[in-house]
Amino acid sequence: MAVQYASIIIDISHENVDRVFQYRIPEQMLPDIRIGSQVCVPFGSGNRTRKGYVVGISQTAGFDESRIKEVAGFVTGSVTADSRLIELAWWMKERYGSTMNQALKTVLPVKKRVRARNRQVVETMVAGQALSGQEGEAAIVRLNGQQQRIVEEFCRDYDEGRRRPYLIHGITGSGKTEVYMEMISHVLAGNRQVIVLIPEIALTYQTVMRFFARFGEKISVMHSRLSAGERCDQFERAKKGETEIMIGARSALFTPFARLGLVIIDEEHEGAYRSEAAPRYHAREVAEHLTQMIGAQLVMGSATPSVEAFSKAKAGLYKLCSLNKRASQGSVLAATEVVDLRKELEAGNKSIFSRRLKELIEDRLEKKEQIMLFMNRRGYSSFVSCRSCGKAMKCPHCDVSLTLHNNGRLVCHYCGYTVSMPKACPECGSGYLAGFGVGTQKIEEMAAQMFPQARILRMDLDTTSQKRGHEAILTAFAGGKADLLIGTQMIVKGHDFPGVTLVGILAADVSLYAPDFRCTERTFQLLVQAAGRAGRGRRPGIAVIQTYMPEHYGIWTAAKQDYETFYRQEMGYRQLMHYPPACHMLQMQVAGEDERLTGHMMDLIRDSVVRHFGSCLEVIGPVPAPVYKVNDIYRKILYMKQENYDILIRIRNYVQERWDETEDCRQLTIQYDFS
DNA sequence: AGCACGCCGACT
DNA sequence: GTCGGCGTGCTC
Repeated sequence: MAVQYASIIIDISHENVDRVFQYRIPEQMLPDIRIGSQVCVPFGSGNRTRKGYVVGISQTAGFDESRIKEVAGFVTGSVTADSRLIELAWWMKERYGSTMNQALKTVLPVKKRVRARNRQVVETMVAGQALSGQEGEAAIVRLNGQQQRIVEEFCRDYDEGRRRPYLIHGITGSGKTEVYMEMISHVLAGNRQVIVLIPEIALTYQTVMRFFARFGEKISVMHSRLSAGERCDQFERAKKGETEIMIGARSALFTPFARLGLVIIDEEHEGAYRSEAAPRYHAREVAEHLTQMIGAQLVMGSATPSVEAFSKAKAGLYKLCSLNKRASQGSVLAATEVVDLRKELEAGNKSIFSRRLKELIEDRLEKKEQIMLFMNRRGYSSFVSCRSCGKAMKCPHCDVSLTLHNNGRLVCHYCGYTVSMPKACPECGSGYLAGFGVGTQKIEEMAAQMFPQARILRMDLDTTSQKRGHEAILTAFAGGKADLLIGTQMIVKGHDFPGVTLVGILAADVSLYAPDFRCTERTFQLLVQAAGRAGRGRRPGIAVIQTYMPEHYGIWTAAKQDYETFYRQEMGYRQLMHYPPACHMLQMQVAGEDERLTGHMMDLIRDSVVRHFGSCLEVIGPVPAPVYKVNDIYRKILYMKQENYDILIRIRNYVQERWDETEDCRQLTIQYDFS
């Protein structure tokens, strides 16, 4: 056989070497080498051995043959990845502007081979047992007419090869999961495999159990707590066809199934689908591309679709399906009441509980029904300031106020810096220091005072940082061990507590004025999801929304659970302001310890971008990031808006090229975010 | 990223 | 005279 050459991406994340290098394939490797193989190659003048990924194999050398070196061997214990994933990595590299190496690292399972295979097998078995002992008949579910119609249409489209993504807009509790499961069954019956994405926080025992009940050992679960070896093992089993469904967070999208037929993204609007590390991809976009690439179907679902997804559905790019009835018998959407806190204040009520909410809480406590109180902790946690000079106690490393905890210590929620409460103001020496605002801890205290008979649980970052804290609190509450659950966003996501008949949203508008174009969308989603926690069982629920801004569309549309109206208003705003999805936007963030240099580089970038692309571009900033300083690092942001995505990519490449050859930039970092 | 080649200052 | 500074440029 003729000599063959492998095109290889070297495992070094730097623009200078972010391209393919050709190596001769030694004869003994020919039978086993393929696209996706991880190999060792001699690299550079010192011929140091480096790892690399094979991204192509060819008969011809596109380079001076005498200078081509030979592949040294396979990386021991490596896993060969599907060539499609390599193709996907290429696309991600281009789309999100990372190096090929970074893209490959996200898409391919990390090297490590099985080490602790037992643990997860045991976990699986325990789950299986717990279930068979519990309710084996959970598998038989009756769908209502709406659910049925969506499933039937899906099956028809699927069988006839029509591959338009589905967006299921289903109110909370409308039984989206049952619809997913029917779809999964259909796809499995056709001998194809399925990936189900769920936001990490919702990836609880509860959710996973439901899938186990239906599909048993065909399922593999991937959560962030798995070690690299365990993840790898899961992927291996999927590739060999030992499992047929992978359920997990964002990264489960890269499961190397040989015959992938369907990808489901539950709670499509969740921010957790956006990756924070380069390539900063969005799982929805990658899933859309992947399914299109291999002819698989994509199904997304949410009670509050992202404006991005819904606009695509409106444009006919997605098929829109609605579920507007609650699935479980007799359950209806919670009635919502909006309480205007300004009037409360006028009436002399300075407590964080409005009169109406207090009355309802007392009523539920009496009836032995459960209550959830929801608090947006960010920006509303208690900070300490000096009554004499007005200075707030701030973190010396970050640009945020310190939060007072009830152990008398001041804590920075960004970097963890902790000091004990000073006796006197460090600015003016006055002894009049006092806390302002209300955090979850404070609410717990106040609730305990006001409702002494109530058994109270609190759930936020502080109570859940211990390994199993999260699960323990939820289980206790679900088991009726408490009457009142107080918490941050984490209590409203995906948990089903049939005993809850009252949900109180204590300060609906704290997230409304965040310096971010998605803040209204986020507030709306939060409110609807929170309200959706009430009345999931037989008894009807009430959701009370306390706000200073009842006339804001983000609040009143949420109170009416009126997604369409919210969407129209929000889309109008995005169009007016040229925000996504009305326009594309590139966000560049430069960060560094040297404040002046950081600002200076950003100014240079702005000037240079304006000079080269200014005529067709809207540039905003640079402005300080919402939290300007974190861990002594200063961060500035530059926004660029353009209808044409490709132009934004060109700008990124242009900036990155210059960045790499600028000496001063080596002590700074730059990050790109496309939307 | 790493490593070599390369052309100017203070040392055995 | 040489040891070594890190600037520039290449890596199949």
